[in-house]
Amino acid sequence: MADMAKQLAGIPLFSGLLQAQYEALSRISLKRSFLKGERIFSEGDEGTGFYVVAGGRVKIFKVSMEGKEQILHLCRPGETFGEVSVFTGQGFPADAVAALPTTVLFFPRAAFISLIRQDPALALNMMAQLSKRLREFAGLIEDLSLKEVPGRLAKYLLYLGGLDRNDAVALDVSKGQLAALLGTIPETLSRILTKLNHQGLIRSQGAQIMILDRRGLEEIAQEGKRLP
Amino acid sequence: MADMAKQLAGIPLFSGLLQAQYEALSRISLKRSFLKGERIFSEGDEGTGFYVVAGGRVKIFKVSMEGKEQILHLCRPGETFGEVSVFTGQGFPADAVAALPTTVLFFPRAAFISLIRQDPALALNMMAQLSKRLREFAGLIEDLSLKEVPGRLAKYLLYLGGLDRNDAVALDVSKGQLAALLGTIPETLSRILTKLNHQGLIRSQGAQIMILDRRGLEEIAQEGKRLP
DNA sequence: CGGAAGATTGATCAGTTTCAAGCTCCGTGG
DNA sequence: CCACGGAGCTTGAAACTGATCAATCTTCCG
Repeated sequence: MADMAKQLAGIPLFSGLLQAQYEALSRISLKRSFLKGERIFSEGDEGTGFYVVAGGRVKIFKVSMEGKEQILHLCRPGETFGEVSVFTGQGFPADAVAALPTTVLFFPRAAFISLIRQDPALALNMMAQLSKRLREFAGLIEDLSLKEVPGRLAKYLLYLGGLDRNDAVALDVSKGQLAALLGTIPETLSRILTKLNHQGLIRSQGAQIMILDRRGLEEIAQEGKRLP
Repeated sequence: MADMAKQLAGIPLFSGLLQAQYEALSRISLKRSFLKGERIFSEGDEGTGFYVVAGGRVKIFKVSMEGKEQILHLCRPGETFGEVSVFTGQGFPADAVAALPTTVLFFPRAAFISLIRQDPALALNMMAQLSKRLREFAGLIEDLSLKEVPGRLAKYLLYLGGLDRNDAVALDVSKGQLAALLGTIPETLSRILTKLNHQGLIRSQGAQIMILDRRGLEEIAQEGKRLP
């Protein structure tokens, strides 16, 4: 149980809590594992609780009838998902699938809410979590509505490169999934990568991409202008 | 002060609190008024607190460099905005402008957070508020990415008509603003309204729109959306 | 080695935006 | 009271972005 508490303390949602809280969280949580590609929940399913990613990756997404997919978020270890239906009491707003072999902690709704009632710090952490996601979504809406695909891709590449101020970045998702993340399709993504290569802004080889002209990418990312 | 408490109790965020809480909220809040078109805050401004709309309407939006506008949300009386930066400590994620002559209540960050610490009910209400907004944003992302403009318009008309199960709806925003809400431009919106008219699905005259074929609109609205 | 999934490329197409012009409504001032 | 002027809305033609369809190529495992 001590191990569990230690593990929980490393999760942003649970940072800075009292020891007793970690023990309570351990008691109510349920560990579940999923194979790559396995579905965790579907849009509309009753939300009986929420999840924290312990290991692996979880894809939160919407799908159209034609099969096109828009990824809302890729959850990495330490991130939460499914919280929305805990607090609104409606079904899950989107689909969740394990994008890799994944382990999650499940927290049943009622038990978790009673913990929140007991600990304002947990409540504040959760609000920070929700707010962060809200900010991300606002950014995604902005990108989808006000930027073109090259702008979104440039922004993503700069984001990857900015993590460690490195100009040699490695895509951490397949190109098909990257397309779904950027709100486009693989064909279009491929063409735009080719174009950026041809313009000398990047040099890509499979999942390895070298950023050659950061300034140029920033211009595309900020202005969303068309490429010549 | 009793009046104020009564007013606060009618706001979802503040429902079901103790009398003492209403008095505390009254003490820390600040009433501010804005003319139509007046700016309340800009993206990136330091968030020193959040707002509740008392009267009027507040437009939360993003603008592109070319001037195109995407409305994230139109806040009506009782709704909150600017909460995100209270809990993440960064600047406001979008712009806020009074879309009508507007009165708001401002709640300073630190004082409000200390109230949250004292009252789990307030915390839970706030989480419900944030979750509701998150769900709306997820829907907007889905619409922008997976639906075409006619689908988004049809959905909006059905939403308006569904409020009171009425087939005679009145647009509550200008067509230019509706375009910005749907992620398009006035010209495109105008063309699509004309097309829906011509197809006999609606009969529009200025801001007055009669829904003639609910079924037909539903089909268009769900196009691109996976059937549940 | 073979085969399937993923990725690229080409040709075409549909939906949306852009640019431009004209129209309607409405408040204001002569 | 009418005329003017401007903002908002509509309409048309052309340009453009991204999607679709189809074919190939690559990668990567079993």
